Amino acid sequence: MPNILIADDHDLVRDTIAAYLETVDGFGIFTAPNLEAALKQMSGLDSIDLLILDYNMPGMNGLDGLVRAQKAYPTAKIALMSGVANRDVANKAMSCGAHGFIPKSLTAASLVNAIKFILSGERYFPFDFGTSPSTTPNDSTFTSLSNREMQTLEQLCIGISNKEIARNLDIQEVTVKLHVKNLLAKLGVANRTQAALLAKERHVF
Amino acid sequence: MPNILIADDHDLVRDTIAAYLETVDGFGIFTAPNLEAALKQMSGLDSIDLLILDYNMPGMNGLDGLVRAQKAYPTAKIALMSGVANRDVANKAMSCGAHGFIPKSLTAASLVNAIKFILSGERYFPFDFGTSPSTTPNDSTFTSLSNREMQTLEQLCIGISNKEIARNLDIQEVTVKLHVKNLLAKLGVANRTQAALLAKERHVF
DNA sequence: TAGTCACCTATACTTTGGTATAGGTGTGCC
DNA sequence: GGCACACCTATACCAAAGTATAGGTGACTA
Repeated sequence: MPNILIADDHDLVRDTIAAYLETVDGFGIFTAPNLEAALKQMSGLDSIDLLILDYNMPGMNGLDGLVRAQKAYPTAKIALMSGVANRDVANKAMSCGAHGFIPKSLTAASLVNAIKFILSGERYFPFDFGTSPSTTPNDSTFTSLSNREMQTLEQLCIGISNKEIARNLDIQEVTVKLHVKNLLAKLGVANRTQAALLAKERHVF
Repeated sequence: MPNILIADDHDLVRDTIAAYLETVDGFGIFTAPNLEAALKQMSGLDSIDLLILDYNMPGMNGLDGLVRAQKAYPTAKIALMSGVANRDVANKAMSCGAHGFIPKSLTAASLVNAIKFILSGERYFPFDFGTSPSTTPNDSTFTSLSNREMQTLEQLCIGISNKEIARNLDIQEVTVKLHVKNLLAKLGVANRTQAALLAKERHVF
Protein backbone atom coordinates (compact mmCIF):
# COMPACT_ATOMS: atom_id res chain seq x y z
CA MET A 1 0.00 0.00 0.00
CA PRO A 2 1.60 3.28 -1.13
CA ASN A 3 1.97 6.05 1.44
CA ILE A 4 1.30 9.65 0.50
CA LEU A 5 2.16 12.77 2.46
CA ILE A 6 0.18 15.89 1.63
CA ALA A 7 1.56 19.24 2.80
CA ASP A 8 -0.74 22.27 2.52
CA ASP A 9 -1.33 25.12 4.92
CA HIS A 10 -5.05 25.31 4.23
CA ASP A 11 -6.46 22.79 6.66
CA LEU A 12 -9.72 22.45 4.82
CA VAL A 13 -8.10 21.77 1.47
CA ARG A 14 -5.56 19.38 2.93
CA ASP A 15 -8.02 17.43 5.07
CA THR A 16 -10.60 16.98 2.37
CA ILE A 17 -8.08 15.91 -0.25
CA ALA A 18 -6.66 13.47 2.27
CA ALA A 19 -10.10 12.16 3.19
CA TYR A 20 -11.02 11.78 -0.45
CA LEU A 21 -7.88 9.88 -1.32
CA GLU A 22 -8.28 7.60 1.68
CA THR A 23 -11.86 6.66 0.88
CA VAL A 24 -11.53 6.17 -2.82
CA ASP A 25 -8.28 4.35 -3.13
CA GLY A 26 -7.19 3.11 0.23
CA PHE A 27 -3.87 4.88 0.08
CA GLY A 28 -1.99 5.48 3.29
CA ILE A 29 -2.43 9.22 3.73
CA PHE A 30 -0.40 11.52 5.97
CA THR A 31 -0.64 15.30 6.19
CA ALA A 32 1.42 18.31 7.24
CA PRO A 33 0.60 22.02 7.47
CA ASN A 34 3.98 23.31 6.24
CA LEU A 35 7.32 22.28 4.83
CA GLU A 36 9.09 21.91 8.16
CA ALA A 37 6.43 19.59 9.52
CA ALA A 38 6.47 17.59 6.30
CA LEU A 39 10.22 17.07 6.39
CA LYS A 40 10.07 16.19 10.06
CA GLN A 41 7.38 13.64 9.42
CA MET A 42 9.38 12.14 6.56
CA SER A 43 12.28 11.49 8.88
CA GLY A 44 10.00 9.44 11.13
CA LEU A 45 8.21 7.50 8.42
CA ASP A 46 10.68 6.23 5.87
CA SER A 47 7.99 4.60 3.80
CA ILE A 48 6.51 7.69 2.16
CA ASP A 49 6.19 7.00 -1.57
CA LEU A 50 4.89 10.35 -2.66
CA LEU A 51 5.25 13.81 -1.14
CA ILE A 52 2.83 16.47 -2.40
CA LEU A 53 3.94 20.03 -1.60
CA ASP A 54 1.76 23.10 -1.90
CA TYR A 55 3.62 25.87 -3.71
CA ASN A 56 2.25 28.65 -1.53
CA MET A 57 3.04 27.43 1.90
CA PRO A 58 5.09 28.48 4.91
CA GLY A 59 8.69 27.40 4.38
CA MET A 60 8.49 26.86 0.66
CA ASN A 61 9.99 30.16 -0.47
CA GLY A 62 9.26 29.48 -4.13
CA LEU A 63 10.99 26.39 -5.41
CA ASP A 64 13.61 26.39 -2.67
CA GLY A 65 11.37 24.17 -0.58
CA LEU A 66 11.14 21.64 -3.39
CA VAL A 67 14.91 21.51 -3.73
CA ARG A 68 15.33 21.20 0.03
CA ALA A 69 12.93 18.29 0.16
CA GLN A 70 14.71 16.59 -2.73
CA LYS A 71 18.09 16.93 -1.08
CA ALA A 72 16.74 15.63 2.22
CA TYR A 73 14.99 12.64 0.64
CA PRO A 74 16.55 11.94 -2.76
CA THR A 75 14.68 8.68 -3.26
CA ALA A 76 11.19 10.02 -2.54
CA LYS A 77 8.86 11.04 -5.33
CA ILE A 78 7.89 14.69 -4.90
CA ALA A 79 5.10 16.58 -6.63
CA LEU A 80 4.25 20.25 -6.48
CA MET A 81 0.66 21.42 -6.09
CA SER A 82 -0.66 24.93 -6.64
CA GLY A 83 -3.81 26.85 -7.38
CA VAL A 84 -2.16 30.03 -8.54
CA ALA A 85 1.24 29.22 -10.00
CA ASN A 86 1.74 29.90 -13.68
CA ARG A 87 3.22 27.77 -16.40
CA ASP A 88 6.68 29.14 -15.78
CA VAL A 89 6.68 27.94 -12.20
CA ALA A 90 5.36 24.56 -13.29
CA ASN A 91 8.05 24.22 -15.93
CA LYS A 92 10.78 25.22 -13.50
CA ALA A 93 9.47 22.77 -10.95
CA MET A 94 9.61 19.96 -13.48
CA SER A 95 13.13 20.90 -14.59
CA CYS A 96 14.11 21.00 -10.93
CA GLY A 97 13.28 17.31 -10.93
CA ALA A 98 9.75 17.31 -9.54
CA HIS A 99 7.84 14.12 -10.29
CA GLY A 100 4.68 16.00 -11.03
CA PHE A 101 2.86 19.30 -11.06
CA ILE A 102 -0.69 19.26 -9.78
CA PRO A 103 -2.83 22.34 -10.49
CA LYS A 104 -5.76 22.72 -8.14
CA SER A 105 -7.98 23.17 -11.16
CA LEU A 106 -7.68 19.40 -11.60
CA THR A 107 -10.69 17.13 -11.20
CA ALA A 108 -10.67 14.88 -8.16
CA ALA A 109 -10.76 11.86 -10.43
CA SER A 110 -7.86 13.22 -12.47
CA LEU A 111 -5.91 13.72 -9.27
CA VAL A 112 -6.18 10.03 -8.48
CA ASN A 113 -5.05 9.16 -11.99
CA ALA A 114 -2.15 11.57 -11.73
CA ILE A 115 -1.06 10.10 -8.41
CA LYS A 116 -1.20 6.53 -9.75
CA PHE A 117 0.75 7.71 -12.78
CA ILE A 118 3.47 9.23 -10.60
CA LEU A 119 3.57 6.21 -8.29
CA SER A 120 4.17 3.99 -11.28
CA GLY A 121 7.36 5.88 -11.94
CA GLU A 122 6.20 8.36 -14.56
CA ARG A 123 6.41 12.13 -14.35
CA TYR A 124 3.03 13.86 -14.49
CA PHE A 125 2.55 17.22 -16.17
CA PRO A 126 -0.91 18.42 -17.33
CA PHE A 127 -0.26 19.05 -20.99
CA ASP A 128 -2.92 21.72 -21.44
CA PHE A 129 -1.91 23.64 -18.36
CA GLY A 130 -1.46 27.37 -18.72
CA THR A 131 -1.63 27.40 -22.49
CA SER A 132 -4.44 29.93 -22.57
CA PRO A 133 -2.81 33.11 -23.80
CA SER A 134 -5.36 35.28 -22.06
CA THR A 135 -4.41 34.23 -18.57
CA THR A 136 -0.68 34.27 -19.19
CA PRO A 137 0.04 36.73 -21.98
CA ASN A 138 3.79 36.70 -21.43
CA ASP A 139 4.87 33.65 -19.55
CA SER A 140 8.46 34.06 -20.54
CA THR A 141 8.63 37.82 -20.01
CA PHE A 142 10.47 37.45 -16.76
CA THR A 143 12.94 34.86 -18.00
CA SER A 144 14.52 37.47 -20.26
CA LEU A 145 15.70 39.37 -17.20
CA SER A 146 19.32 39.01 -16.14
CA ASN A 147 20.24 37.95 -12.61
CA ARG A 148 20.81 41.46 -11.35
CA GLU A 149 17.62 42.68 -13.00
CA MET A 150 15.66 39.95 -11.24
CA GLN A 151 17.22 40.88 -7.93
CA THR A 152 16.38 44.52 -8.59
CA LEU A 153 12.80 43.62 -9.47
CA GLU A 154 12.55 41.68 -6.23
CA GLN A 155 13.52 44.82 -4.33
CA LEU A 156 11.04 46.88 -6.35
CA CYS A 157 8.34 44.52 -5.09
CA ILE A 158 9.05 45.75 -1.57
CA GLY A 159 8.53 49.30 -2.76
CA ILE A 160 11.87 50.68 -1.65
CA SER A 161 13.99 53.44 -3.19
CA ASN A 162 16.91 53.08 -5.56
CA LYS A 163 19.23 54.20 -2.80
CA GLU A 164 18.10 51.41 -0.49
CA ILE A 165 18.28 48.86 -3.30
CA ALA A 166 21.83 49.99 -3.97
CA ARG A 167 22.71 49.37 -0.33
CA ASN A 168 21.06 45.94 -0.33
CA LEU A 169 22.77 44.79 -3.52
CA ASP A 170 26.00 46.57 -2.57
CA ILE A 171 26.26 48.55 -5.80
CA GLN A 172 25.98 52.25 -6.73
CA GLU A 173 22.63 53.98 -7.08
CA VAL A 174 23.33 54.76 -10.75
CA THR A 175 23.71 51.09 -11.43
CA VAL A 176 20.37 50.41 -9.82
CA LYS A 177 18.83 53.03 -12.08
CA LEU A 178 20.34 51.25 -15.05
CA HIS A 179 18.91 47.89 -13.99
CA VAL A 180 15.52 49.48 -13.33
CA LYS A 181 15.47 51.18 -16.70
CA ASN A 182 16.42 47.99 -18.52
CA LEU A 183 13.92 45.78 -16.72
CA LEU A 184 11.14 48.30 -17.31
CA ALA A 185 11.87 48.09 -21.02
CA LYS A 186 12.00 44.29 -20.99
CA LEU A 187 8.72 44.03 -19.10
CA GLY A 188 7.13 46.68 -21.29
CA VAL A 189 5.94 48.84 -18.43
CA ALA A 190 6.27 52.56 -17.75
CA ASN A 191 7.52 52.76 -14.19
CA ARG A 192 8.60 50.84 -11.07
CA THR A 193 5.08 50.67 -9.65
CA GLN A 194 3.76 48.89 -12.73
CA ALA A 195 6.75 46.54 -12.65
CA ALA A 196 6.05 45.62 -9.03
CA LEU A 197 2.34 45.13 -9.68
CA LEU A 198 3.05 42.94 -12.71
CA ALA A 199 5.52 40.77 -10.82
CA LYS A 200 3.08 40.37 -7.94
CA GLU A 201 0.21 39.59 -10.30
CA ARG A 202 2.28 36.86 -11.95
CA HIS A 203 3.34 35.59 -8.53
CA VAL A 204 6.98 35.98 -9.42
CA PHE A 205 7.74 37.25 -5.93
CA MET B 1 -31.80 15.50 4.12
CA PRO B 2 -30.30 18.98 3.65
CA ASN B 3 -28.97 19.90 0.23
CA ILE B 4 -25.77 21.87 -0.14
CA LEU B 5 -24.41 23.57 -3.23
CA ILE B 6 -20.68 24.27 -3.29
CA ALA B 7 -19.38 26.77 -5.84
CA ASP B 8 -15.63 26.99 -6.30
CA ASP B 9 -13.54 27.33 -9.44
CA HIS B 10 -10.81 25.00 -8.24
CA ASP B 11 -12.12 21.62 -9.30
CA LEU B 12 -9.86 19.76 -6.94
CA VAL B 13 -10.87 21.77 -3.90
CA ARG B 14 -14.55 21.66 -4.76
CA ASP B 15 -14.68 17.98 -5.58
CA THR B 16 -12.81 16.86 -2.53
CA ILE B 17 -14.84 19.02 -0.17
CA ALA B 18 -17.96 17.68 -1.81
CA ALA B 19 -16.77 14.10 -1.56
CA TYR B 20 -15.82 14.56 2.06
CA LEU B 21 -19.16 16.05 3.03
CA GLU B 22 -21.03 13.31 1.19
CA THR B 23 -19.20 10.48 2.87
CA VAL B 24 -19.16 11.79 6.39
CA ASP B 25 -22.58 13.24 6.80
CA GLY B 26 -24.77 12.02 4.01
CA PHE B 27 -25.69 15.51 2.90
CA GLY B 28 -27.05 16.02 -0.59
CA ILE B 29 -24.13 17.71 -2.29
CA PHE B 30 -24.18 19.68 -5.53
CA THR B 31 -21.32 21.62 -7.10
CA ALA B 32 -20.72 24.47 -9.52
CA PRO B 33 -17.51 25.97 -10.95
CA ASN B 34 -18.62 29.62 -10.90
CA LEU B 35 -21.39 31.96 -9.82
CA GLU B 36 -23.41 31.77 -13.03
CA ALA B 37 -23.52 28.00 -12.94
CA ALA B 38 -24.46 28.08 -9.27
CA LEU B 39 -27.38 30.44 -9.80
CA LYS B 40 -28.52 28.45 -12.81
CA GLN B 41 -28.44 25.25 -10.80
CA MET B 42 -30.40 26.90 -7.99
CA SER B 43 -33.20 27.75 -10.37
CA GLY B 44 -33.56 24.07 -11.25
CA LEU B 45 -33.30 22.65 -7.75
CA ASP B 46 -35.45 24.67 -5.39
CA SER B 47 -34.46 22.54 -2.46
CA ILE B 48 -30.95 23.87 -1.83
CA ASP B 49 -30.62 24.62 1.87
CA LEU B 50 -27.13 26.04 1.84
CA LEU B 51 -25.12 27.74 -0.87
CA ILE B 52 -21.36 28.02 -0.29
CA LEU B 53 -19.66 30.59 -2.52
CA ASP B 54 -15.94 30.92 -3.02
CA TYR B 55 -14.88 34.55 -2.70
CA ASN B 56 -12.29 34.36 -5.47
CA MET B 57 -14.28 32.95 -8.28
CA PRO B 58 -15.41 33.93 -11.77
CA GLY B 59 -18.52 36.10 -11.52
CA MET B 60 -18.14 37.03 -7.88
CA ASN B 61 -16.58 40.47 -8.32
CA GLY B 62 -15.98 40.89 -4.62
CA LEU B 63 -19.15 40.83 -2.59
CA ASP B 64 -21.36 41.70 -5.56
CA GLY B 65 -21.82 38.00 -6.25
CA LEU B 66 -23.03 37.41 -2.73
CA VAL B 67 -25.59 40.19 -3.03
CA ARG B 68 -26.73 38.91 -6.42
CA ALA B 69 -27.24 35.43 -5.05
CA GLN B 70 -29.18 36.79 -2.09
CA LYS B 71 -31.48 38.81 -4.30
CA ALA B 72 -32.07 35.87 -6.60
CA TYR B 73 -32.80 33.44 -3.75
CA PRO B 74 -33.79 35.43 -0.65
CA THR B 75 -34.82 32.36 1.33
CA ALA B 76 -31.64 30.37 0.79
CA LYS B 77 -28.85 30.31 3.34
CA ILE B 78 -25.64 31.56 1.79
CA ALA B 79 -22.11 31.31 3.14
CA LEU B 80 -18.91 32.77 1.80
CA MET B 81 -15.72 30.72 1.63
CA SER B 82 -12.21 32.02 1.07
CA GLY B 83 -8.60 31.15 1.58
CA VAL B 84 -7.18 34.63 1.17
CA ALA B 85 -9.82 37.15 2.24
CA ASN B 86 -9.05 39.28 5.27
CA ARG B 87 -11.16 40.12 8.27
CA ASP B 88 -12.57 43.18 6.59
CA VAL B 89 -14.04 41.15 3.77
CA ALA B 90 -15.41 38.63 6.23
CA ASN B 91 -17.03 41.35 8.30
CA LYS B 92 -18.53 43.00 5.26
CA ALA B 93 -19.86 39.69 4.05
CA MET B 94 -21.56 39.11 7.38
CA SER B 95 -23.05 42.61 7.44
CA CYS B 96 -24.25 42.01 3.90
CA GLY B 97 -26.36 39.24 5.39
CA ALA B 98 -24.22 36.19 4.72
CA HIS B 99 -25.13 33.21 6.92
CA GLY B 100 -21.52 32.31 7.44
CA PHE B 101 -17.91 32.93 6.56
CA ILE B 102 -15.77 29.86 6.02
CA PRO B 103 -12.00 30.38 5.89
CA LYS B 104 -10.14 27.61 4.12
CA SER B 105 -7.83 27.41 7.09
CA LEU B 106 -10.67 25.59 8.84
CA THR B 107 -10.37 21.95 9.82
CA ALA B 108 -12.52 19.51 7.87
CA ALA B 109 -14.27 18.53 11.10
CA SER B 110 -14.88 22.18 11.94
CA LEU B 111 -16.36 22.67 8.51
CA VAL B 112 -18.97 20.04 9.20
CA ASN B 113 -19.79 21.65 12.53
CA ALA B 114 -20.03 25.05 10.89
CA ILE B 115 -22.38 23.73 8.23
CA LYS B 116 -24.63 22.05 10.78
CA PHE B 117 -24.60 25.28 12.78
CA ILE B 118 -25.69 27.32 9.77
CA LEU B 119 -28.31 24.78 8.74
CA SER B 120 -29.82 25.02 12.21
CA GLY B 121 -30.48 28.69 11.54
CA GLU B 122 -27.47 30.27 13.22
CA ARG B 123 -24.92 32.52 11.61
CA TYR B 124 -21.39 31.14 11.68
CA PHE B 125 -18.37 33.39 12.05
CA PRO B 126 -15.00 32.02 13.25
CA PHE B 127 -14.38 34.20 16.28
CA ASP B 128 -10.61 34.03 16.17
CA PHE B 129 -10.39 34.72 12.48
CA GLY B 130 -8.00 37.48 11.43
CA THR B 131 -7.31 38.69 14.93
CA SER B 132 -3.61 38.07 14.64
CA PRO B 133 -2.06 41.52 14.38
CA SER B 134 0.84 40.21 12.36
CA THR B 135 -1.24 39.05 9.42
CA THR B 136 -3.64 41.96 9.45
CA PRO B 137 -1.92 44.88 11.11
CA ASN B 138 -4.52 47.43 10.11
CA ASP B 139 -7.71 45.91 8.85
CA SER B 140 -9.54 49.18 8.98
CA THR B 141 -6.67 51.19 7.56
CA PHE B 142 -8.42 51.70 4.28
CA THR B 143 -11.71 52.83 5.77
CA SER B 144 -10.01 55.96 7.10
CA LEU B 145 -9.42 57.14 3.54
CA SER B 146 -11.73 59.79 2.13
CA ASN B 147 -13.60 59.26 -1.13
CA ARG B 148 -11.10 61.12 -3.24
CA GLU B 149 -8.20 59.40 -1.54
CA MET B 150 -9.76 56.01 -2.32
CA GLN B 151 -10.22 57.02 -5.94
CA THR B 152 -6.62 58.18 -6.06
CA LEU B 153 -5.44 54.92 -4.53
CA GLU B 154 -7.40 53.02 -7.14
CA GLN B 155 -5.50 54.89 -9.84
CA LEU B 156 -2.21 54.23 -8.08
CA CYS B 157 -2.99 50.53 -8.37
CA ILE B 158 -2.80 50.89 -12.14
CA GLY B 159 0.63 52.41 -11.78
CA ILE B 160 -0.06 55.63 -13.63
CA SER B 161 1.41 59.11 -13.07
CA ASN B 162 -0.05 61.97 -11.08
CA LYS B 163 -0.69 63.83 -14.32
CA GLU B 164 -2.81 61.01 -15.71
CA ILE B 165 -4.66 60.61 -12.43
CA ALA B 166 -5.44 64.34 -12.52
CA ARG B 167 -6.90 63.93 -15.99
CA ASN B 168 -8.97 60.91 -14.95
CA LEU B 169 -10.37 62.56 -11.82
CA ASP B 170 -10.65 65.95 -13.59
CA ILE B 171 -8.64 67.84 -10.98
CA GLN B 172 -5.24 69.57 -10.92
CA GLU B 173 -2.02 67.61 -10.57
CA VAL B 174 -1.18 69.43 -7.32
CA THR B 175 -4.40 68.16 -5.83
CA VAL B 176 -3.49 64.63 -6.79
CA LYS B 177 -0.16 65.10 -5.05
CA LEU B 178 -2.02 66.23 -1.96
CA HIS B 179 -4.28 63.17 -1.99
CA VAL B 180 -1.30 60.89 -2.57
CA LYS B 181 0.64 62.46 0.27
CA ASN B 182 -2.29 62.17 2.67
CA LEU B 183 -3.15 58.58 1.79
CA LEU B 184 0.50 57.56 2.12
CA ALA B 185 0.47 58.95 5.64
CA LYS B 186 -2.83 57.24 6.49
CA LEU B 187 -1.63 53.91 5.17
CA GLY B 188 1.72 54.32 6.86
CA VAL B 189 3.78 53.67 3.74
CA ALA B 190 6.65 55.56 2.17
CA ASN B 191 5.67 55.87 -1.48
CA ARG B 192 3.07 55.14 -4.18
CA THR B 193 4.52 51.74 -5.01
CA GLN B 194 4.11 50.51 -1.44
CA ALA B 195 0.59 51.91 -1.36
CA ALA B 196 -0.35 50.04 -4.53
CA LEU B 197 1.23 46.81 -3.30
CA LEU B 198 -0.55 47.09 0.04
CA ALA B 199 -3.92 47.70 -1.58
CA LYS B 200 -3.41 44.75 -3.90
CA GLU B 201 -2.27 42.52 -1.06
CA ARG B 202 -5.38 43.39 0.90
CA HIS B 203 -7.50 42.85 -2.21
CA VAL B 204 -8.91 46.35 -1.96
CA PHE B 205 -8.72 46.76 -5.73
C1' DT C 1 -22.35 81.44 14.92
C1' DA C 2 -18.06 79.18 15.10
C1' DG C 3 -15.80 74.93 14.28
C1' DT C 4 -14.65 70.93 11.72
C1' DC C 5 -13.70 68.50 7.63
C1' DA C 6 -13.44 67.07 2.79
C1' DC C 7 -12.06 69.11 -1.08
C1' DC C 8 -9.66 72.06 -4.27
C1' DT C 9 -5.87 75.24 -5.79
C1' DA C 10 -1.42 77.91 -5.73
C1' DT C 11 3.63 78.70 -5.19
C1' DA C 12 7.90 76.96 -4.05
C1' DC C 13 11.04 73.64 -2.98
C1' DT C 14 13.84 69.07 -2.36
C1' DT C 15 14.25 64.43 -3.44
C1' DT C 16 13.71 60.62 -6.28
C1' DG C 17 13.05 58.42 -10.70
C1' DG C 18 14.23 57.74 -15.24
C1' DT C 19 16.94 58.79 -19.67
C1' DA C 20 21.16 59.54 -22.36
C1' DT C 21 25.86 58.97 -23.36
C1' DA C 22 30.30 57.18 -22.53
C1' DG C 23 33.38 54.13 -20.76
C1' DG C 24 35.56 50.17 -17.98
C1' DT C 25 35.82 44.98 -16.52
C1' DG C 26 35.34 40.05 -16.96
C1' DT C 27 33.42 35.79 -19.18
C1' DG C 28 32.39 32.90 -22.79
C1' DC C 29 32.04 31.80 -27.57
C1' DC C 30 33.08 31.57 -32.75
C1' DG D 1 41.81 37.68 -31.81
C1' DG D 2 37.15 39.74 -32.25
C1' DC D 3 32.54 39.68 -30.65
C1' DA D 4 28.65 39.65 -27.63
C1' DC D 5 26.94 40.24 -23.17
C1' DA D 6 26.32 40.88 -18.22
C1' DC D 7 27.85 43.91 -15.13
C1' DC D 8 29.53 48.14 -13.05
C1' DT D 9 30.48 53.23 -12.84
C1' DA D 10 30.45 58.30 -14.06
C1' DT D 11 28.43 62.82 -15.40
C1' DA D 12 24.64 65.25 -16.65
C1' DC D 13 20.01 66.39 -17.41
C1' DC D 14 14.86 66.52 -17.21
C1' DA D 15 10.61 64.76 -15.46
C1' DA D 16 8.07 63.05 -11.78
C1' DA D 17 7.24 62.41 -6.94
C1' DG D 18 6.70 64.14 -2.60
C1' DT D 19 6.85 68.00 1.12
C1' DA D 20 5.60 72.47 3.08
C1' DT D 21 2.82 76.40 3.61
C1' DA D 22 -1.06 79.13 2.66
C1' DG D 23 -5.51 79.95 1.34
C1' DG D 24 -10.42 79.37 -0.58
C1' DT D 25 -15.10 76.83 -0.93
C1' DG D 26 -19.11 74.24 0.63
C1' DA D 27 -21.46 71.03 3.85
C1' DC D 28 -22.47 69.52 8.08
C1' DT D 29 -22.71 70.17 13.13
C1' DA D 30 -22.35 71.68 18.09
